[in-house]
Amino acid sequence: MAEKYDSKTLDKKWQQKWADDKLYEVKDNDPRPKWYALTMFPYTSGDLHIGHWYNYVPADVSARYKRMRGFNVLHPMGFDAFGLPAENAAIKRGIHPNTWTMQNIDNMRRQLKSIGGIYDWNREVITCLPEYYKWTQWFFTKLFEHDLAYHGKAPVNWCPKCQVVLANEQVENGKCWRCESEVVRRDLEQWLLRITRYADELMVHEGIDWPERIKIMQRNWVGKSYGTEISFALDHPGVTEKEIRIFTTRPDTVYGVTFMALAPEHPLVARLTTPEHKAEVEAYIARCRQFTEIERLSTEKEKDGVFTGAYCINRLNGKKVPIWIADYVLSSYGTGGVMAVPAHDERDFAFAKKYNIPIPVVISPPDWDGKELEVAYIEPGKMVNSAQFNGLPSEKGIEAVSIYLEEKGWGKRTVSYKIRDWLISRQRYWGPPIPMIHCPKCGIVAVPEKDLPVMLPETADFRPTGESPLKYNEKFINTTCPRCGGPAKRETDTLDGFMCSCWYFLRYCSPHYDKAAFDPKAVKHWLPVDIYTGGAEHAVMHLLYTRFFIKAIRDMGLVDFGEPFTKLFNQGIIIADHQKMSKSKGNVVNPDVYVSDLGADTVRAYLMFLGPWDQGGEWDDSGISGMSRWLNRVWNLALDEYSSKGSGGDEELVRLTHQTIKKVTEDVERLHFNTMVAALMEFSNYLGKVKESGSASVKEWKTSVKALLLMLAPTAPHLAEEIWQKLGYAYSIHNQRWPDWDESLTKTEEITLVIQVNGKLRERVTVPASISAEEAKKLAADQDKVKPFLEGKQVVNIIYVPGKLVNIVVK
RNA sequence: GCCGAAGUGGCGGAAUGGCAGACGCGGCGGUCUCAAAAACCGUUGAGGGGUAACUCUCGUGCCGGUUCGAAUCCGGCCUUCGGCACCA
Repeated sequence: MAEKYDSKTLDKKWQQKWADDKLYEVKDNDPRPKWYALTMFPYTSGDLHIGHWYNYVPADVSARYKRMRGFNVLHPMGFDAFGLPAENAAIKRGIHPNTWTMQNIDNMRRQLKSIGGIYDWNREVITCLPEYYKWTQWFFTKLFEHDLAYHGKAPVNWCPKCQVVLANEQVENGKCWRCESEVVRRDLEQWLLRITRYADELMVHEGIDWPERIKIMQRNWVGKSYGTEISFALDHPGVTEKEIRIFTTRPDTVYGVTFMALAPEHPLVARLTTPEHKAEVEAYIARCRQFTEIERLSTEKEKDGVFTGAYCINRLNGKKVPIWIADYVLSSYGTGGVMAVPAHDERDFAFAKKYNIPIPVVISPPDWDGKELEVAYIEPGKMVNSAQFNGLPSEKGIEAVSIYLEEKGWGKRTVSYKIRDWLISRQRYWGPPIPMIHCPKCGIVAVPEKDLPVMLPETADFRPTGESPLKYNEKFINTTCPRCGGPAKRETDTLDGFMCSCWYFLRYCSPHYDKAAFDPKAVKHWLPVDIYTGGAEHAVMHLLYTRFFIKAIRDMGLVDFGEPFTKLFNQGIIIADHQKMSKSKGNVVNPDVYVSDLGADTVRAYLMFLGPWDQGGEWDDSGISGMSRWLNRVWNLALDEYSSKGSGGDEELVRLTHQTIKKVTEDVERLHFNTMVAALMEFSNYLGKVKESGSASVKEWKTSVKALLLMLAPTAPHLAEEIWQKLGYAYSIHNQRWPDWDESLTKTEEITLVIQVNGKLRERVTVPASISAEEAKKLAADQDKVKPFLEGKQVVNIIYVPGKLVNIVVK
């Protein structure tokens, strides 16, 4: 009997040796083809739960497999280290965000090392270190230089008592979570990135292999719609503008307009409102401000609004159209105003009903009786009450009306997008300071590269209001203008953490390079990323931001590709108690316990065996002992003395070995790890039987065990390495080639032919693989178990699927 | 409301037009043991018939369709999960 399998000592022993030997060190100048396997780096929340392992283990297995297939694999790891939780910890517990974050990193790095991954820790990237955020800031100045970053007004949640911006989560029932003052919507000066400039390109996912649903989510988020901008004539005392322009996708309904609806924030509102409506309008606007954006946009909320007292003219029919303001109109979409056609739009319909505004039909439903509509009719139909367009199908009318408007100069076809510019400034401490200087003479000036990074001051006075301590740090604020040398003030906002994660995968390529954000040679070598794995929750945040960022720096000539991630794979989520794991819910499952109990390999294999990787599921450890048992069996199987009693079983053993190599290779290529592990189990079960009977020669036995170990190496790296060494093979198993299979050896000379009658299984016979169709059909009808089902029936057809089955169809 | 994914034994799941339930957990029976645990071996979808080897019927959320043949393809519905949600 071989020595017992002891996972604990093996984990430590090999992790130490691999580190000492720099086994997983990645070099750029390596003749092998490159493979960049990226996995989303963790946020430094404190500790990794089992869900993180579910993300990282299969990614590591896949990367290890590629390594064994002869690729020079870059599979790096780092930490997304800037963000709000660090600052909240500071406010709550008086611990400095930097201390909190770096402690968390130490713990998480320890955990990550216990997985036994192939991370090259020399390439670790931490976004909150000055050597990293220097370049995050540098990128920001580049974006500013290229007019992709700008300072402008954006609506935010504002607490007037605390004098602070609140995140949506910090607003409870319209009140500040700290002081319970009424929260107000306010337009504040913010920094934004012009992601909208890339809207069209972001909708296209050409040449990249991404999950369909992520592509759909991104396209919906960008939300491109084709429509027409229509000018309504305006003649209002004291207003210089002679028109109101609106965007519509339904110009065919323009003859049914019975009111205009402007967003409360629309710039014309104040000037259009007549004196007798002023009080009402102002009260309404004030009330709107009390809603958060989320509440205001809720479909639950009843649509309401007020009349301004002003009118404009529908140029197509000369009708006078009352101008209302309504909070269902968004100031940030289209032109901030809509032409309301209540008969053919659900929202306008509800509004018109409430305020008794007429609802004339201009698109006739198929069997319309001329009566008033009960609900808005939004489907296509025939145009009616629309002057020269009457009788035209509405789909055609869209174009016809648009062309007419263009001819008259009353409108033009255009496109509109749902996506907004990316609000990137945060009134917070724990982020990269936005490297901008406000000079009273020169205006906004970027901090030049030589003065970067703009260091985050260490001493910080954290206020219970959640305000950025930077705002009150005189030493930080006061500076000189890089252009005129005069006194100036620093920007005190910091950058959104998502800006840091836009380029971390570039930094991995040359993490210690100090002349630029990255060494262009290294990035040219490694990028784009061959496979990116991570959660789908980033579909319209990180993944969209990053695509924008890369396209932007491509256009600056910094990189020569526009899509950073060639293939994207979203793993599923491990849940506990039917919900996502999170500290606040207290349902996090700590992997450390399992690792110290059962060893990393068991936990690795178990996570992969749970089910399809993209599916995730409820965490349940009831089966993990089975995985432990299996690895034990493999240990004994490989290390116990094998005594052969002949070579009669060689043929079958060789065949099963090659079949398994084929199956396992195909599964790992497709990231089907659960069936890959199952195939390895089946194979080892079979080897157990061979060992029992001694039916194969020692030579074939050894070859098969070797193949099993090589295929097991990515999944159970410690166990495989130990057995490999004990069997006397050369260190390290992880530098070996993945086994190949010979297709001809996977085939059998005899096959099992399935015989069906009317599609129902009736018999199985073993026949030579070379059997002809005629023979097979004849044989099938001759079977004793088949005959009774043919008796008294007429055979109408016989289907033969070569190598598989015969189906006799009877009547 | 709209978009997307998924529904298979007691449980996780396998099979994506051809033997439903691979592999594992759990259960049951056994070996070992004074006994138990561990380990190992056998068995395990439901229902029926047979002393038995065995054998038949039903069965992949529900209803219908296509096909020689459907878990798999098509249409309709139900349920669960994820995303978006007044975008004119």
